[in-house]
Amino acid sequence: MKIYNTLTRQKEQFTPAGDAYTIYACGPTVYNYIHIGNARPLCVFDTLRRYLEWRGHKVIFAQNFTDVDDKIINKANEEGVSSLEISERFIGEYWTDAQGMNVREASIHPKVTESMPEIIAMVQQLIERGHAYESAGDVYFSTSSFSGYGKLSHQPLDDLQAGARIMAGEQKREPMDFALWKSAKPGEPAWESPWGLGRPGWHIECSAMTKHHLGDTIDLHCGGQDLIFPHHENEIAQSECCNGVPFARYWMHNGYINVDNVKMSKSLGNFFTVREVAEKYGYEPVRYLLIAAHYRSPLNYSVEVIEQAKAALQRLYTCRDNLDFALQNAAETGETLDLASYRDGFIAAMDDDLNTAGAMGHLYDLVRELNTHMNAASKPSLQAAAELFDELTGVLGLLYNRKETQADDQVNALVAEREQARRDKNWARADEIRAQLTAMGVTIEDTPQGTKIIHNL
RNA sequence: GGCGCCAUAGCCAAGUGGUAAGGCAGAGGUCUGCAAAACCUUUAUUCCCCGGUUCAAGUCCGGGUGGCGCCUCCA
Repeated sequence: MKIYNTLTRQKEQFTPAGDAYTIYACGPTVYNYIHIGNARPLCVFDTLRRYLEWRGHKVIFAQNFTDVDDKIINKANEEGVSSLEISERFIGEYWTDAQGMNVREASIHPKVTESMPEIIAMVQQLIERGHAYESAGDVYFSTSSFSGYGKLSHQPLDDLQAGARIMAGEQKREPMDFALWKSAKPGEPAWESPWGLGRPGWHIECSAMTKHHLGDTIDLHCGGQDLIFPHHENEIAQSECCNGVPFARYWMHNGYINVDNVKMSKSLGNFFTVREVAEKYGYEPVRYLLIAAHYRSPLNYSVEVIEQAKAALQRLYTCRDNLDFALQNAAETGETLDLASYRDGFIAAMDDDLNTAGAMGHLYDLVRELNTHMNAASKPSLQAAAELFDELTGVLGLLYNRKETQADDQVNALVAEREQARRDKNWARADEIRAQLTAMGVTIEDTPQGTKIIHNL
C-alpha cells in the first residue's frame, strides 16, 4: 500500500524492513477521559493495523501510556490522591472506551513507570555522545548538536529558535533545548538516577520505549498532527543521536477534530469526551464517524454529524440482518453474485493512503448489490457475500455489536406470538407486539417467507 | 514573520487530466392489514472566484477570496 509520509511529504510505497511491520503510536496521557480528538488516531491506526493483517502481513503494534506527567501530577494534587492512583484509574477508563470503539489491544502497551531503566540508559548515552548535558540536576538535549533537527516539521532550527524563550527555572543553554530529565520537586513522583532524584521529560519516554520494544529503526511512527512539533521532532533527535540510525522509516499523522471549525482541545475546553457521546449515541457511531473521512482531513464534530453516522451505520446492520434472513430461505441454486469488484475496489482504496472513505463507498456499493439481488441469489453465493461483508466491515472495525438472532429467545417468542395474532387477524395485538419489539430495539418486516428481524443500533 | 492545510449538493464526504463514488436528510414508488418498517428510484449541466496550459481541468499552473493549523501543553 501507499501512505503519505510526513517526513517526505509524499505518498510512498509502504513496505516493512523486516518480516513484520513495526508500528509505534503515541498513546494517551492518562489524566482524564479521552475525547473525540484523542479517539481519532486510535480508530484510524487500529484500522490500518487491521487492514495490514487482513492483507496477510504481520504487525507488531506498540502504543504507550504516558503515566508520568505534569498534568497527572496536577490532577492528583487537585484530588489529594497519588499520581499512580490517577493514572491507573484513567488507564482503566481508557480500556472501557477503547473496547467500546472496538480498538484492539496493541501488541505491547508500555508505560513510563515501567520503563525507567531504559529511559535512564538512553539519557546517559546521549550525554556520553555529547548530545545532552546536565545542568543543576536537569538534563537537556542540545538541539544544535543534531544537524537533522527540524526535518520532520520542515522548519530550520534557526526559525524555531527565533520564537522560543527560556522560561524561568529552566537551566538550558539554548531556547530550543528540551528536558530529558527533570530534577524532583517536593511532592512529585521521582526516581533515582545518576543526576539525582527526578523524572523523565516528556519526549524521551517514547524514544526509549520504542527502542526497547521495537528496535532502533521502526517502520512506522504515527500520531496526531499536533505531535509533529515538538514531540516527534524531539523523538527523532533523541533516537537518531543515540542509535546512529534512522528512527522511523515512515511517519503518519492524522488531522484534527474541530468544533465549529476550531480545533478540539482540552485547553480550549471545546471537547466532547468519548464517554459522553457514547452514552447518548453509542460507541460505534463514534468509530464510524472517525473513519468515514480520510484520516488527514480535518473533521468537524457536531450533533448532526454523529446522528448521520448512526443512521449510516444502521444501513449496514440492516443489510447484514437481511442477508441472514435471505440465507435462511435461500435455495442451493440461483443467481451468482459477482463480488470481486467490490473487494478489489475496497482494497484499491485502502491501498491508497488508507482511504477509508473511498473504501466505504465500495462497501455501500456491495450493500446495494446485495439488497437488490439477495432474494434471488443461490445459497453458496450468499454465503460468500456474507463472508466478504464480514471481512470488509471487520477490517474497518465495524458491525461488532451484531446480536445473534437465534440466541434472542424473548424476541423469537414475541415474533411467534405476533405471527399467530396476524393469522387470527388480531391487528391490535400484532401492533402491540410490534411496538414492544421496537422498544426492545428490534424492527420487524412481514414477508411471505416469515418475519424478518432487524436489530437497531 | 516562518512552515503548512482546506474550500465538491440542504448536511457529511470520495475523487488517479477523460465527462461528478458513497452516506444522511428530502421527494416519488414497491410491498403491506390503513400504518410502521424495509427496499427501489430520484436528487450537483457542475466542484469558492478570475485567468492560464490542454483536444479535454474538480483534478495541473498563476493570482485572488474565505476558513483553519503548527511554530507554547495538546491526538
